[in-house]
Amino acid sequence: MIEMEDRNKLIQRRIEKLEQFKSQGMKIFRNDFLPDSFANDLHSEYDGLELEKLLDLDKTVSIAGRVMAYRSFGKAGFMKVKDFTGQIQVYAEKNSLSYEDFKLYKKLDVGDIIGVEGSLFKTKTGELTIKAKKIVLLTKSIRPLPEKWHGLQDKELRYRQRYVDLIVNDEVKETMVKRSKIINAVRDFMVNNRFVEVETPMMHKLVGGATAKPFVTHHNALDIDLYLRIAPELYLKRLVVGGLERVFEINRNFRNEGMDLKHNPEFTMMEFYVAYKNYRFLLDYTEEMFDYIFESLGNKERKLQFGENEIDFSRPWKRLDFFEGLKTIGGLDDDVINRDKAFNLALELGKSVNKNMSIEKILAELFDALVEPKLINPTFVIGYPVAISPLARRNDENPDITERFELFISGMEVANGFSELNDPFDQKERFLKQLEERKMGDEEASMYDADYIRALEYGLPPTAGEGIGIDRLVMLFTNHDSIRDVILFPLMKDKDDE
RNA sequence: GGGUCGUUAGCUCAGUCGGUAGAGCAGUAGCCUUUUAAGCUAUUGGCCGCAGGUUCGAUUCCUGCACGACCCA
Repeated sequence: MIEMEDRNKLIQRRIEKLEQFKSQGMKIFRNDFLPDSFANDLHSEYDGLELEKLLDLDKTVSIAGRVMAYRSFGKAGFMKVKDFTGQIQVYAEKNSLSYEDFKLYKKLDVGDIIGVEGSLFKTKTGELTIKAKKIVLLTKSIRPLPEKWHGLQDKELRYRQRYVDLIVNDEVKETMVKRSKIINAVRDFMVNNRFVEVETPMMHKLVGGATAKPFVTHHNALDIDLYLRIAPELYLKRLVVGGLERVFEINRNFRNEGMDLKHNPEFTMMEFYVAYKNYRFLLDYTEEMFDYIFESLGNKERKLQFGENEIDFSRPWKRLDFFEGLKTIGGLDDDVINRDKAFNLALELGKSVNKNMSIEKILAELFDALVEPKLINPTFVIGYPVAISPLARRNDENPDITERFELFISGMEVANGFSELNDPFDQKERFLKQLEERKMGDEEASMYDADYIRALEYGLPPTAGEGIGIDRLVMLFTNHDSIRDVILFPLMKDKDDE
């Protein structure tokens, strides 16, 4: 401990200041200062007033926040104080403060959290400023903040110590506020359409509802292994069986997979189910939902700048058949279904395919490599094969494909939905097929869920369901190409750190 | 999992064709009552990511490891 203090003189200096305050009888870490105003509210209320009118008002206000800038010259000086709404300037001069308060002011550091009471005025340059009559130290910050101009650049530190990132990089807070607004808009839209928000288990006894490897945990009292859910799908559809004919859930899913720009092991999904509708309804409904989000964010253009692309969300969005896409965009020949040919091409593209894989799964790999990156403007891909859609209803005209779609924007899968498979006999067969694939070594195949089959046997009404990746949605609306920039605390490996 | 690059002061970054390091900001001391990255003067601060190897000598070259960024699977 002492060694560490020796090592960092800056922290040591600040601790000494704190000790000094304490020995002078000053209250430390006090919580009895109650501000009556917020920084940005003062700006919106008084920025428009002339200096003279401000002085006539003689308005006394109190604010609290963190010292973000400190400019002192002898017997006076300025500080920028930041609260959750924004910043406001404070002017401190010797003649307007008590001896003790001025002494305190001279000892303040950038990063300290203070309370200020004073009157409003404007400086020479017209900036609204509080002339301090009283300054109170609320919390002493003993660690120095990053540099005022460049802020915190190191991405690793920004993710690991998000609290520091938030203090110095305003953009982070803006992104997270926008994230909150987007989620609120989505929730609003669902509730307005008479959906009920529910919460289903995060800990599952069986893996299902998606194609992914799960995290495993253990319940001690029951002595059973449990899986963190990879999707809520099978529970939500049980609810539709039970008569909750419009349900949705906004919550975390967990997938035990690699991490990259677009994947974090825990991520947020909005999943919803609506009875007596089919996938065609979902296409329109999704477009409407985006409209609603744009509306809530005050975006009238229905366009987003994302990296180098300007994405146009004008309706209707493009519909693209899976097999057509492979041919027209992926450049494959008409005999695309030729298994050996597809397999070799996938190998050439460096995809990790193996001989046990179904042709459909290989085609999905090819689609992923050749088509998806080219889908910039919102595109619904429809007509996915049955073999890679174990929970989707078959198409009436062509039983090899499903009434399923995925939504791609800027090459990212943003949503996945379909008419739900409600035939318990077909579902049973598909589960068995998944079991086979699992036995062949596919760790992503789902498990046989007998209770879900039982639920279907009671009768699931014709239903449409969809999942929307919230993190990716936020990425689009905030122009971030890394999922880590829209998640407050992305998963990071441990690092030796005293 | 593979490849490329990175890791130097609290922060942002230089640098050393191998001889144990430098700037700006922050800090400290001083001057300064309207500043806006305030200014001026002086000044403190470093296991140069970790572990090996080569060498008289490594922060620098080599190998391995850790963590991260980006690209690919």
